[in-house]
Amino acid sequence: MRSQLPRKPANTYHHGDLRDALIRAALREAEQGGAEAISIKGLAKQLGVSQPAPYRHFADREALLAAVTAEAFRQLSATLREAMAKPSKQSKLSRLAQATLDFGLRRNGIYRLMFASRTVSCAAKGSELHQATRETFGLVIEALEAPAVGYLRERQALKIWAALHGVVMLAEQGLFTGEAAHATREELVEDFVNETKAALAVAIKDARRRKATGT
Amino acid sequence: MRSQLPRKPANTYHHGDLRDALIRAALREAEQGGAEAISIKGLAKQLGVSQPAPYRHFADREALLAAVTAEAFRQLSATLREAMAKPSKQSKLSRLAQATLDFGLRRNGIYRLMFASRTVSCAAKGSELHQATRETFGLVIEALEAPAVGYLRERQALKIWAALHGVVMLAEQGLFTGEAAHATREELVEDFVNETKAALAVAIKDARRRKATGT
DNA sequence: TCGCGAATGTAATATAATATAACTTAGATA
DNA sequence: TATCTAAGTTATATTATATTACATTCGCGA
Repeated sequence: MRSQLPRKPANTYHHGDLRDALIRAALREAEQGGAEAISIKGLAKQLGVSQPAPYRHFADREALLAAVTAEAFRQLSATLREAMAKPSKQSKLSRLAQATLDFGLRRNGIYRLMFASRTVSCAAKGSELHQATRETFGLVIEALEAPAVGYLRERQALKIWAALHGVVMLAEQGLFTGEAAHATREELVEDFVNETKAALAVAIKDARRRKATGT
Repeated sequence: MRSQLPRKPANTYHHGDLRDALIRAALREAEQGGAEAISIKGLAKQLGVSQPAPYRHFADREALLAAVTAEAFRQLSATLREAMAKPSKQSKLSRLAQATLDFGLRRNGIYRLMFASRTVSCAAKGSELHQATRETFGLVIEALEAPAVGYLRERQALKIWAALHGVVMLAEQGLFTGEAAHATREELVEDFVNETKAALAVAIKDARRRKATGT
């Protein structure tokens, strides 16, 4: 099974859609081995083009990684949106949280590409990647299903988002296996979800009372 | 300022302490650029030995990274121990938490080496690295200053540890800058600390009551 | 539809990194 | 002191990034 990726048809000069094919092939590689598994040379070989061909589409490896990471964020956004949309007894926040955990563990190579590399922090403010990350974070805020009261909502979104990533990170490090496995990752995530809901409810009620009684 | 690291004295054959020097030099490199900045070849040059010399001490790059990561965990442990030891109005947990945040941001390259690479998850169960990570986690449990009641303590330790890493991770990604900067990282960390204390108090009281009244 | 420029490929090559093999040196010890 | 071994060296194979100069084809205006 040597990939059903769109190789360049033999006897042709132009691939046709090399940029896109590179990103998809790179995502496939990252699925297993993270960013380190992405090699320009390897991708070129897979796609049946010469080794320097990718440089027509990406200035360097970093630029490719940025594009791949942006695509990964869009995929995560789509996954989260789907999880939030489907009818369920669980709250939106709970579904988003569990979906994030699931994504982080199942597609860990890609997850690490997104959150454990410096690619995102190097992204310029208006860049494709920066935009993709903001959009994903927007979904977290949305999942809270809370009105915007000052920045309380943003703050709780930051907290649950941070907590989720911490759980993925530690799970991947093996802190949940062996002797320490007396709580499942899913349980911890649900704990964080509930604490977030509680804190949010309190904070919003509080803020409204303060507003009603004058600053 | 081209390093005060122990280069091999000229006219000598043996370096004397190459293994250790490699680890320290590698840590220095990682400080800036993370694991990617660590190059066997580069280190050899810095230390004034031939390029393949490091392979006498480490089977391959991975083995070097594992040793470096273990050392980094020991340094983190030392830092946390120090923070917990010094007299202060803050609780031990709060001091550990803020110290972790500080370490994660100031020495972010090293932090990423420790938590954002697969090195730890690949470490064998009894290995130097595995042991170092367990010891660090032990400090988290210690910082809770709570009695061992079932595995409640371990569970809360996992939660706060996860939350802390999430905050570092998002801070590094820039989620606390710009429009979203309506809560400081330190504030969020303190929130998590307080929630942990509260949850722990409740859980332990609960468990004791259950025990007193029979299962 | 001709032709021309820009986009997209290729071939050749420089540079750097990992890793191994075969050889050398010097420190430790019987 | 003779020799074994740990720790270094030189030489080399392999793989990856990246650049330069050249080739092909696509699309568009005349």
